[in-house]
Amino acid sequence: MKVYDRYWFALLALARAGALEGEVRISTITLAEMLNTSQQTASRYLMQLSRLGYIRRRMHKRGQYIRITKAGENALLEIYRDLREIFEKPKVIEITGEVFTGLGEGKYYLSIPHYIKQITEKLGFKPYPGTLNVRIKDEKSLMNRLLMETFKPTAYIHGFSNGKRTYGSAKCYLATINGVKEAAIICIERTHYGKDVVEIIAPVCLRERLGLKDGDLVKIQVKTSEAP
Amino acid sequence: MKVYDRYWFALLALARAGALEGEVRISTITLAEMLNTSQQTASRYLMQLSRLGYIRRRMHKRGQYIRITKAGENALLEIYRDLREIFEKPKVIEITGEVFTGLGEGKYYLSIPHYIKQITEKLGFKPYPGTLNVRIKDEKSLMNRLLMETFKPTAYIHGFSNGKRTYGSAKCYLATINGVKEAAIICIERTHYGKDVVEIIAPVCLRERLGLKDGDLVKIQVKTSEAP
DNA sequence: ATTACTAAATGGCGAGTAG
DNA sequence: TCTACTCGCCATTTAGTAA
Repeated sequence: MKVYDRYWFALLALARAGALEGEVRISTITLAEMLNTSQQTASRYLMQLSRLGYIRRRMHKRGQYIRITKAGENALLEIYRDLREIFEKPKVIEITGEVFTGLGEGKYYLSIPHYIKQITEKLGFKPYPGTLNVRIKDEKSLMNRLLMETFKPTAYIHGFSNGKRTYGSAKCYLATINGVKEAAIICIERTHYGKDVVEIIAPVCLRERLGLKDGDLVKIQVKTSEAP
Repeated sequence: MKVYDRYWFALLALARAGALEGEVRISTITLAEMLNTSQQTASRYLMQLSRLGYIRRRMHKRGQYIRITKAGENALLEIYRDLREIFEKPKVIEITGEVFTGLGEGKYYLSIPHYIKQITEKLGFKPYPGTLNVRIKDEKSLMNRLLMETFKPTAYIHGFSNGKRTYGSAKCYLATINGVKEAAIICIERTHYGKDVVEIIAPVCLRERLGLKDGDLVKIQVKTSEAP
């Protein structure tokens, strides 16, 4: 790495000038201006980058044409990936809302063996037969709920059909509820609730465990796993 | 730029170690190994980064705890955005919404010379004194609005203070409104609107130009910035 | 264990300039 | 014009070592 550090910004400048897509005409003076350095230094940088195989130069009587090679692109890409991981990956999305009593839809779903099996396998806990319904009141939480759904779910629960009717799929996101770490938001595909409602599953009855009653505020921290 | 080039990789290494999320225990020797350099150099880098305000160090008898500051994060973010622009094709983000009549906040802001001047300089047109207010109704647009804000604005309008009160900053994104190409979304930092509202500026009165009245649907196409 | 100072060695920078 | 060489200068590095 060491050796390339100092040429890295030169490569970035060339990329910005379009040298990834094709040959670009750039004088050493122009590059020097872009890097805020001298013409001589820019010239040296280009020589080194060429020697490293990161760029290809086509010299001309008056001017040169530069293009970044595959190797150079990979060098840039490597850092880009690092940064993307740093900035896009580890996000904790916070949602707060009020507990309310639902219509037993969650309870019904969580009594179907097909769902229980998949949830147990994919989330690592056997869900208590019932969901904790939370209604989002503030806008920030609503945004975060939408943002959450742009991330890849921790588990994807497949729907099925038994001939009589079809059962929808669902997405699960691991989350912490008021400090209880073993829980998940479950987004049932064809729920009759709006986007302002989230349903929580856990191996225990959260209402009892957290001593919750209707109208109580809960704080949900969703752990996203992958870039949107 | 010049001075910071060489600390950039050190900052990246610290970010990789998790120093963006919280304090991380890293010895100068460990950092030296990560950067493939000497312990002394790593030590110096940390001192410089600290002096630049990019990291905060908590020294201990045996060991130190390092965390990247907001300024450091921004330094990394800037390069990340550069790379994202280079590697991700410029996207057109679509937002649709309904026109509504605001409270004259936009009109007020666009009568302040300080703002007019900056907008004219940075966007290339003198804004009509008034904004077109659009309320987002659908979820897809709401998400796109959030996505938009992860991109670098076309222009950043700085806030100011005149002693009496402070005027917030704003971010502008060039956009096309119902086919009108010379327009921009302006995100005022301390607006009283929620994230479901966007305000549009243009050199002309868009309401007249497009024959809009309250409740009419408009289609906004935001151009995410491209490498210059 | 650590971090960081000092001083000597290394090597990058850029003015001048040739091709 | 352009690129890139030489060479004096000085910035960066690192071994040794103190705290």
